[in-house]
Amino acid sequence: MLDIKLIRENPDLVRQNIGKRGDAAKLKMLDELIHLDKEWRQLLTQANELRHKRREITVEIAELKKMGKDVASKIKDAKKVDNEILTVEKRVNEYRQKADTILVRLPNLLHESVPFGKDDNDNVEIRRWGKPPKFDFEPKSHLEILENLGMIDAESAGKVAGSMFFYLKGPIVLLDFALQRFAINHLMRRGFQVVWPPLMVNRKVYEGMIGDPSDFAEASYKVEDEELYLIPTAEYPLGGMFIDTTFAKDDLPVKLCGVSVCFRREVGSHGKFSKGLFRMHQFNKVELLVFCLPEDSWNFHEELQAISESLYQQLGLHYRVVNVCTGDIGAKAAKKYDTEAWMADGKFREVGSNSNCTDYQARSLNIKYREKEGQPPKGFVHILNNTALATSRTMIAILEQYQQKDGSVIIPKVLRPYMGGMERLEKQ
RNA sequence: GCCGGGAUGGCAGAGUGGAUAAUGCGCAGGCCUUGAGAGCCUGUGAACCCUCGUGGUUCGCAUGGGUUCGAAUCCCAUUCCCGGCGCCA
Repeated sequence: MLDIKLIRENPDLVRQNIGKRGDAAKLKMLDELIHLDKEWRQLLTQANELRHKRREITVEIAELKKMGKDVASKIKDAKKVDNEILTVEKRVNEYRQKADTILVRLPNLLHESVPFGKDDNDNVEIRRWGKPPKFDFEPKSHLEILENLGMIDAESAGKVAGSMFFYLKGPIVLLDFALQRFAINHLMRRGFQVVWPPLMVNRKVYEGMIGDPSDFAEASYKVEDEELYLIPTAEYPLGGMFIDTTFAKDDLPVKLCGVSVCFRREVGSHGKFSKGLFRMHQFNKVELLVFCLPEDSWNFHEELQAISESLYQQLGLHYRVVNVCTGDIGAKAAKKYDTEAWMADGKFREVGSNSNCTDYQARSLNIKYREKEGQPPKGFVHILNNTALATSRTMIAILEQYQQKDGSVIIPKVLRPYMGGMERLEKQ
């Protein structure tokens, strides 16, 4: 969430920044928040004054009792004030609650380098790597390729769990694990600690990580009878790992590489591109999370991007990077790069995204740092997250870019050591 | 799941029904010193208010309720940690 103090002291700056997102409702919410917060402060002052009065009476009672005098009338006074306090405090809480509900729904402040735009059409391409493969035949979609290889079974999965679930069979499963292992190896060399996190998180973590709840409100599966949610990304449990933590400055940055299955309901995704492995209810992902000092986060954002791209380059995949525009960027990000891989229909599609969420999540999760041992916390850390490698979408790119006329698929060289030297996916 | 013990500031740790959360360590500033250290002095949780000051008020002892004129202290529930038992891949 945003800093309420910043909103109080600098409402115009916040209003102007949120305005860039082109969401009139949010601006209205901001104005309402400012109003509610002001009311809250007035009521709080009123409540504090009443409590002060109440304390004075208590002290008087203690003194009278010591002298052995009658306190009945004073107790009556106290009760009267108690009632007033109750009334005022009820309103204090109401206003605070209303204000907080809005506060958590306001998006993060955008970095000045985020391009202005309405939707993903306005995202700005900032670079392109590699070349599209040349085929002397009509290239197929990954779904066709996998079907022809006998490595996917959507029909049975439909019967067993529903649409957007799949059985993957044979060497494609090895390819999935090879991608994970390849990414982990690379990232460990870059100083990331590999983490296998809980696949469920509680409500506190979920809400702290999510940013605007309306963004993801329907995104996650809830476990029945428990306040637990299946994670849509390892980002959640990795962030929650340090809830209510104050880091020593010297312990930063903390660089984590989470490996997990991710679960997504994808309720709002009708009409969006959702063929085959592109949109699934469960998939594997290697995710990076960095906790760092505020002054370092923009450097890390570029570093994370370079790491992602290095992985795709080693895999020999043609891709481009876009700077996600103000209308398409999520609530919690101050800036976001999407990496999009070339696919057989000639389009670039998102395979990963890299966000600097600055202090937005850290404030909700109460993750701070201190300059020196013994000192109080200096401020909130910055948190960044980056898809190092989502295996499902990366596999789409591999299948579609490396497909051969005979229906087989060449396995990128860097993955072969993790697949027992296998060079091709072939019909068995 | 059962039984027992516990949770107090950056840390350690006292307080077990009556104002200000003792004390120590750490940290910050000052005095002293050529400098550092030692020593001494002052400060060191959060929020809000105003006339913005060496100003005022409230909250804060895991969380949420309750008892009481008054709760860190008593009662209930919950969470987490430690130990023991049970169950288990």
